[in-house]
Amino acid sequence: MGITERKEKQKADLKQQILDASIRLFSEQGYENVSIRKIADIIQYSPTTVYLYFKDKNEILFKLHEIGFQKMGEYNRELFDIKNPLIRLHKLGENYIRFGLENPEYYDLMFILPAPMDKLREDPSCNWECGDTALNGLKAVLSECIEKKLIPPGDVNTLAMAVWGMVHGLVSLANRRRFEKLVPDPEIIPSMNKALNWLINTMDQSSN
Amino acid sequence: MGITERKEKQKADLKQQILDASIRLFSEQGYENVSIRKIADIIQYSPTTVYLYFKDKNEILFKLHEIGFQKMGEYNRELFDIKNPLIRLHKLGENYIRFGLENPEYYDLMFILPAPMDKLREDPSCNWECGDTALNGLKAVLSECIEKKLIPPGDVNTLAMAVWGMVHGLVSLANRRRFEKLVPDPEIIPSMNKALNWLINTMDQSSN
DNA sequence: TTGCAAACTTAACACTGTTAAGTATATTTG
DNA sequence: CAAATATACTTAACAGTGTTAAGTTTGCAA
Repeated sequence: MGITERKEKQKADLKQQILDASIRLFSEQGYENVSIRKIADIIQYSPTTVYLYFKDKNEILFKLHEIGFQKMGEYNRELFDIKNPLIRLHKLGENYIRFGLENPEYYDLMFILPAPMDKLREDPSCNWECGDTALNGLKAVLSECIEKKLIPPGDVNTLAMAVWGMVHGLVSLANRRRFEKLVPDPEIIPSMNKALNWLINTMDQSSN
Repeated sequence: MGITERKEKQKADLKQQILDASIRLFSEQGYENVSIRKIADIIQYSPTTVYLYFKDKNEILFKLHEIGFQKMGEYNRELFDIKNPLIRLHKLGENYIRFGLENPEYYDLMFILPAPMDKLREDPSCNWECGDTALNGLKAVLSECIEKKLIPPGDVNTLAMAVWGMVHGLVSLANRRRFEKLVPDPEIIPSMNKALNWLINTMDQSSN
């Protein structure tokens, strides 16, 4: 069955071409410039062809949002070397903020825009793997902090929501320009890191 | 000049009618259903007439976002009676979360969507009064907490960003369904309030 | 009555996601 | 080998979006 095999490869190829075009549009021109027609232009097919490979635009955006999680993962590569989990938690927060500010488009897709979650809600059986992995990583670090008595004991889920909530709040308010008229421009990023420092210090058992 | 006066009243009237129609569409059908053509349908004028009263759609959305801040203000009416500033801070956070969950559309406009800030950026001289007032309220409560030694001393701006960051993070992650696949549905709101409780308790000087 | 200005509309541009229906090509079946 | 079918793709259209240039109607002043 060499023929059908080659055909399937070609089909997969075109699917990948569509994704590549989407990523290119997305990275170069931002979220609102990813349109089916522009993708079609790049791959040199008619717009409707895209629908033979992806159910709708949300499905494409979902794939892009997964790529975003991969990209974020790369920010935390060197983190496993750090022994002290509280310092690891701090670095994790710093990296989250840095990733969010450096990749606002991917950040939007991952944590702000409804599109990828809409796709996920279409079949309720499947869960949000990327998000689950990321949150579990955070929970693991927090558990280790509690275990080693670096922070006061408490419900890990609550702690995780609090920490994630704060860094996400900072990044999304910054990216959506809600600090711009309140905090002088060059102070926004340092202020965000100060807020994170404050959180870590406040949790730090040894500082009491 | 009774005639020109009446005319100006009529003009102001139509401007208000446009806003009323926008609020209605916005409240009843959500953000993405506020379109110039639908507004025109309601006020029974052609779509282009809207442009004689508002420069563009952003200008309308900016007005709506201000109404949102008014609505949020109403949530905090009874707050001034509370003497203990730390309890007031806690209630402020609870109200913020409640407002955000109960009015997701207004919340979007106020803190998530770029549109109102784009409008603001058009003339850089004017500042974000609504946001400024709200943030100053938070800072005042925090200052009072420090003054009365209810929380450890620290930079008020940093504290304000941290607190606002966390509650905004929680609300926006919840509204954009980022908790849905990670936290069982009926536990989302309690978990958010637990996270807020944790923050307040961690700050609370007396609990150490 | 003419002239002008204000208020409003028509028609269009350039887009968007999406779908029904049609076509051409290649493969399978009788 | 010819006819039927399945695959891959396209055309044309629907229903909508924000926005603008140009044209029309209305009412008031000179």
